Amino acid sequence: MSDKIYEPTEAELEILQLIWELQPVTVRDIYDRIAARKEVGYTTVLKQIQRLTEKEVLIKDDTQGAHLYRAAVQETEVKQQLAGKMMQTAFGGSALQMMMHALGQDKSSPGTLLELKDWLDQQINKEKK
Amino acid sequence: MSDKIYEPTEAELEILQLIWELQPVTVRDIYDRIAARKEVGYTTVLKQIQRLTEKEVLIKDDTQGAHLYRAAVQETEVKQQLAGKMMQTAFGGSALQMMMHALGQDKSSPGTLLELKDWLDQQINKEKK
DNA sequence: ATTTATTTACGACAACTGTCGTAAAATTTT
DNA sequence: AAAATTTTACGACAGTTGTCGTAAATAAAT
Repeated sequence: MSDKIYEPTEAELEILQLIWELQPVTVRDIYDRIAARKEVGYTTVLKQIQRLTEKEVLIKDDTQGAHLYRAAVQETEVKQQLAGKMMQTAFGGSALQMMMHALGQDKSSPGTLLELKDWLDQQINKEKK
Repeated sequence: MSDKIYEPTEAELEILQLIWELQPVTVRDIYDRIAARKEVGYTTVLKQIQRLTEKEVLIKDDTQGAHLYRAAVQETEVKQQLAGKMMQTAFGGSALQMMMHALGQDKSSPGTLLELKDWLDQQINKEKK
């Protein structure tokens, strides 16, 4: 991993999130969790993981019995990439626009708004210092 | 347009944004603007537009000379879908998480933060009322 | 050691994307 | 009207994705 940052598809992200959470992990582990929430074949997940490894998004350790996988990319980096890219391409670089559209869906719970406000206030203070 | 909301790819979104902005519009109009910022063939854009029409994302008016296109989907709807989906799939439904990652990239300008804060304060007040 | 079960490797497929080329149709210029 | 230009329609192609099936390799159970 290194130069160009990777943008996972939705299915890949589902796997990646589990790997970030559980690594190092076997295909079986991932499969079980995914199969718990949707119908999918074992080899489908396996293949996805193999391709991710091929792309060097994952690293395989096959020195032991069942192969173990872990992420070669940082969760934060990938997610910043995803959110940043969307902010740019869909919202002209405006965080506010992205925000309004994201929240515009459900009438965002008051909690959500306060949480956001708290974080923002904190950031703003930090800057001011 | 109909029941399931459409999620454009990046290339499609580029076209869609221009259409939302300029509609009704010809292929030539779209092509010129896109070609101004990147190398691409006229028929590539045309094909993309035709597929979008096929998918009923665009509506074609061919009663006159050069065909005119306009959007069959709402800008707000599509963007809410995009932002909402990402918030769900990548950030566990947390607007704050998405925000932090989106901003985490560049050290967000103070202006951005204040803009966000203002909007939030307003929202929060609105709720309180 | 055999048999049984699990895990891997491969290959295949259809759908979708981004990209064009070519040719037919329509429009605009001479 | 002829010629030149532009616009459309089609089809093609390679790359990616999501999905499996089958078979070979490994590991586990008996």
